[in-house]
Amino acid sequence: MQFTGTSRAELRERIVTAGLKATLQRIIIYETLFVLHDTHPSADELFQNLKAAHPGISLGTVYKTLDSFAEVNLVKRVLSDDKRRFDVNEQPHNHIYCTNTNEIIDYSDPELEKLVTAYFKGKNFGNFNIQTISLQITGSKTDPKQKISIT
Amino acid sequence: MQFTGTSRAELRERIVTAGLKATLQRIIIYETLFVLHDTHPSADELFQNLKAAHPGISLGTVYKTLDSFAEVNLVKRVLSDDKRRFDVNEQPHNHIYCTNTNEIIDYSDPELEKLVTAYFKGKNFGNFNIQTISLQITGSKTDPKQKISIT
DNA sequence: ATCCATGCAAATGTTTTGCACAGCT
DNA sequence: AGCTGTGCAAAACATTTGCATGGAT
Repeated sequence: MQFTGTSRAELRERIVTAGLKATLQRIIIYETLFVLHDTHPSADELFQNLKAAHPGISLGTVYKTLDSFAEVNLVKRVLSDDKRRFDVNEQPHNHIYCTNTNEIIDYSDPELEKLVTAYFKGKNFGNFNIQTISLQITGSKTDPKQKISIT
Repeated sequence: MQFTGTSRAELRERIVTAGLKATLQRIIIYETLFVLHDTHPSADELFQNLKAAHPGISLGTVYKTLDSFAEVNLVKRVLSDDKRRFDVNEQPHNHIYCTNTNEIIDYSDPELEKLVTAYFKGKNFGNFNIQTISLQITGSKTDPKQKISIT
């Protein structure tokens, strides 16, 4: 699989900027995470996806790398009801959970964003420091093959 | 530990109504889930909590029971970034995640509820069937011992 | 009496760890 | 050169399964 979205040089840069050593393994893992972005992969799913093209990288390294990345906020842990899942850390977005297929689908909605942010402006959370607010919409597809589109 | 909130007869009733056999184990597990309600326990945490008073109940049974309960919607799986957590299934509510202490704290807000529901009334999700919408607020306590209160 | 739930232990799946070696800075 | 990351394999942890027995209806 050839990745065309963000160059490896760019990824290396981000890793270094985050304060980590930019090893080839880390670059590949980060790259794969972008490729699988909308899949919200677990460590093993990520591993399965790279091992064909990069037989050198071990599952243990994937685990360790994802931990390191999470530590410096290069990636985010995705809340889930089965195993640990990860995602590249970009702007806040919402998740749609399908109880039928177990998918986690991204859902961005700037208007909703604004609405919620405005609402919480007036609230006082003591000295709890809010980092992100996101919605989770749980439901089910009537047809597992169906694509979800919001209009 | 003596549970005073909801009687065992009441719990038995709910289990039967849900279509399951009301065994003593199931009643105790359900009861303990109410007691630990604000803890959002994992199967093992639940087990650790009952085993002193009920040495007969095995961890395997706790797992199986939670699965059965989830199947018939007596309990809900809680989204989490470590192991599988459960909660009694009551009215929808929101969760606050503390990245510092790993706590999951309930947060109910009828006004917010109304706001969000109204917003989604106007949206079209194809034939995806929305069951619940809830917010997750991620952030951190400055002091781990601090109690969170929203005003 | 029937059928399903339980307990136990083994099997499977997931994540972490230790350590010798390799590769980044 | 120094330090940290990697690979491998073992360990620890989490969850599921199979099967003989017990208990609910």
